[in-house]
Amino acid sequence: MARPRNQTARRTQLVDSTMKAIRERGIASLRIRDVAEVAGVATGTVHYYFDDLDKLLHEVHSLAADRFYDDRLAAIADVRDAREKLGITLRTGLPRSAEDEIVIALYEIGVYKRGDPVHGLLSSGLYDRQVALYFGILELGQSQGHFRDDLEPALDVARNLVALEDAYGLHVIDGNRSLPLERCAALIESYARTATGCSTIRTRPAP
Amino acid sequence: MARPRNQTARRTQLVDSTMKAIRERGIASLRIRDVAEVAGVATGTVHYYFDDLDKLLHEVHSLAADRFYDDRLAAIADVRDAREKLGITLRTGLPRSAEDEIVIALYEIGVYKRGDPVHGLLSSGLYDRQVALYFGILELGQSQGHFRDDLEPALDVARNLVALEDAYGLHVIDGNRSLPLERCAALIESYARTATGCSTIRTRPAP
Amino acid sequence: MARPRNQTARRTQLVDSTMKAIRERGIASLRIRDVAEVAGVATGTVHYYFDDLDKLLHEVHSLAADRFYDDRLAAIADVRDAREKLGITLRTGLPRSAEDEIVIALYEIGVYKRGDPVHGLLSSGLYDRQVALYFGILELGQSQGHFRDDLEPALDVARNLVALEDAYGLHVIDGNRSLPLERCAALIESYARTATGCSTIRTRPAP
Amino acid sequence: MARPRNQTARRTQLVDSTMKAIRERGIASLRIRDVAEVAGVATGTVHYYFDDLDKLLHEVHSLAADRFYDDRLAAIADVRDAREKLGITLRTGLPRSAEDEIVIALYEIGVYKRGDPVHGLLSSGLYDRQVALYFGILELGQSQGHFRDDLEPALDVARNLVALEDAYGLHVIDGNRSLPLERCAALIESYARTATGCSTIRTRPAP
DNA sequence: CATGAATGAGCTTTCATTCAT
DNA sequence: AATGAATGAAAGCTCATTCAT
Repeated sequence: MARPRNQTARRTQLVDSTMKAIRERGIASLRIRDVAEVAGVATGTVHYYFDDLDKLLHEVHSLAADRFYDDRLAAIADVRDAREKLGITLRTGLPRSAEDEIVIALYEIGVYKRGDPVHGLLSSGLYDRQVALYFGILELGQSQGHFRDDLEPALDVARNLVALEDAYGLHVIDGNRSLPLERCAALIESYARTATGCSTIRTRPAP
Repeated sequence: MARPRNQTARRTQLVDSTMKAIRERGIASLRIRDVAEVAGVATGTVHYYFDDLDKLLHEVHSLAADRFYDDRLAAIADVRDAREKLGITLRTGLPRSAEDEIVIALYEIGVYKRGDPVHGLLSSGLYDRQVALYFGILELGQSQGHFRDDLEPALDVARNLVALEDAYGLHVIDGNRSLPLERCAALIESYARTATGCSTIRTRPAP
Repeated sequence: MARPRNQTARRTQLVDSTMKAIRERGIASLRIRDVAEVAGVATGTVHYYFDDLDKLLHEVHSLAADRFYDDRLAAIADVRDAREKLGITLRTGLPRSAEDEIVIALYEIGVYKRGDPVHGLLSSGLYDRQVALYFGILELGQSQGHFRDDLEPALDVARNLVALEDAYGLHVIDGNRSLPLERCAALIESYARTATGCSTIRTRPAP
Repeated sequence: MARPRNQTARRTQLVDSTMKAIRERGIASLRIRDVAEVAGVATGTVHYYFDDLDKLLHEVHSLAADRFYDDRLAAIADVRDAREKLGITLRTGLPRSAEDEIVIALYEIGVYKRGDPVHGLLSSGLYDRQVALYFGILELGQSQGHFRDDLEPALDVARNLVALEDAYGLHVIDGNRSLPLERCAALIESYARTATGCSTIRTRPAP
């Protein structure tokens, strides 16, 4: 064994192609050939970079989780006001659309590999990071005097916000007619206002 | 609707066996043989009652959704006080345990068959019924004077309660260490109190 | 798992077909499809009876070893005179011809699976039985006064006889022009006469 | 014979590496990559020197046979006494140990390529040379008055000696517990003494 | 000379499905 | 009604081989 294989570019290309293929076919009927076709390579090439499908899915899951979380962090990196941080974070927790590859991959792999310890760690790791993200924002908002601290504990609110994101994200992905993206965002914001006692959460930069 | 063969008992047995098999193997690696083995019959027998695996899964999904919802209805049928109705409903929305066959089947089939219109209808149908259930309880509580009506719209609260149930239910099923069943229930109740402005929601009958 | 599968007839048919296929293609290029074609069944049928190729080869090896040894035993069962026993046994130790399926299977599997403990046991088990067979005949011949007991130890002679069989058997199978079956038999008999000091070993019933 | 590319050193290195790889993995699962890894080169390099695996194995077989035979010749080149020549030759006919690369290669390729005319010639060529070697020693011993010539014909004895070597060599390679190297040597010597009527065969130089 | 990324033919294996009994 | 032996399509995986560099 011991092939070096740090040809990061090709590996990333294949991981990206896998996410696209999952979106198109669903993970349940995902075949190596689909990944290869999306990537425009032969099936052998996929195996050349990933010993088997499990290894590939693991890398997809890992990369999708990191990208998703990193994007959320980056979106609020330069924001100071906790109300704005919260508003932005609420938005970045939902899929960008029903075709959001990253979110679809996270959902499908997470459920498809339920019970697998490796994927379990990836899922709970992402969950924990998101709770921590909200928790920090909530405490910041309290310290800034924008959020009340006499309602529910900040950790509970953080957990509930992540839970709402998770559930509504699935509806968005599903294309649920009665829960379009905007409606989902509004519902989560509704909870956020109630739980923080702050009615001026900015969901997007004021014009 | 005049099913050509009316051997309801056998069919139900096979549907039940399928739920058990899904819990044991995960839907991703569910084979007809697994269903047959749990049911104690030959594989041919499964096909005798269900033309193919899709038909079987459809019936499982349908039956699981109905049972889940019917159980929730039944649990509050004789309760008058909206606060108690709400408390009980909150509880019946979570899996009974990490091994709750019905809930596992609902989650796994729901995601595994994501994109399939038939299963989409079953999923959204269950969702809509649950929202309606909460909505009715919330309006009842307002009319009984127990719940405030100047906070979030009842429909929003209803949707959020179902969303929280869905998300935490998945954590319970996953066996997430930091989110045991009781903690999940408490988090949802926490939201319910905030959103109704009612602190006396009974989560179980007073002793 | 736990499928009963003691449909002995089909299994035996497949084992026989495998021996034929090994003779035709050589074990190195043996494919499941070859076995299936010889047996006149689909490839799936082979897998239905044997989980994988290893299991099948193990059964072939086991059955070939048993048949080979049992045939040798049966051939001398009714013979009393050690000289005749020895003569017959010498003959049954060589392949019947260059196309002897059983012997070919024993050689090919034995070498192909060299290093595999399971097959190692089968090979050494057959070897030990054959040594014991010769040993018994030699001691019988000594006790009958036909064989001298002051030459090499009976166990050494027994081992050498089996060794000669093994080596010449391979030449016969190989179709070595300078070592046809009769020549091989004569060479072994030559040693047998020298080692027993008995010149009247009957290689076949007197006419 | 004017080989187009005369990089004999590289070719020999690859042939040696192949023998090592065969010993480690067994010829049945030998891959070009294994050879390359042992040699410390890329797979393409192996193909640069050998058009395909068959060509490589042919060269390995050829070289192993030559080395094996040449070593035996060299070991007795300076010995005059046929008894000592015979004793030494008996020893060099067995593997040096269970890890003897050359002998392992001879056995594995010989059986793996059974039926292939090219390898058949290599095998029978080695066999013939070894018979000739023994035959010469036996006749020399008779002429020197050390060996009797009224027992078995010298050619028969020569063939039997080679046969015993072949068979016991396989047991040594197999690591057969009841037939360690010394025991195998003793068994062959036992036969040699019987067949030559000479009890003073030197198995190793007198101290 | 030498590389190793890329290929794709060819194999094993799985398993829903069929059907004679 | 029920069986389970048999099927064969479909998929993953291996690896000799090619070839641009």
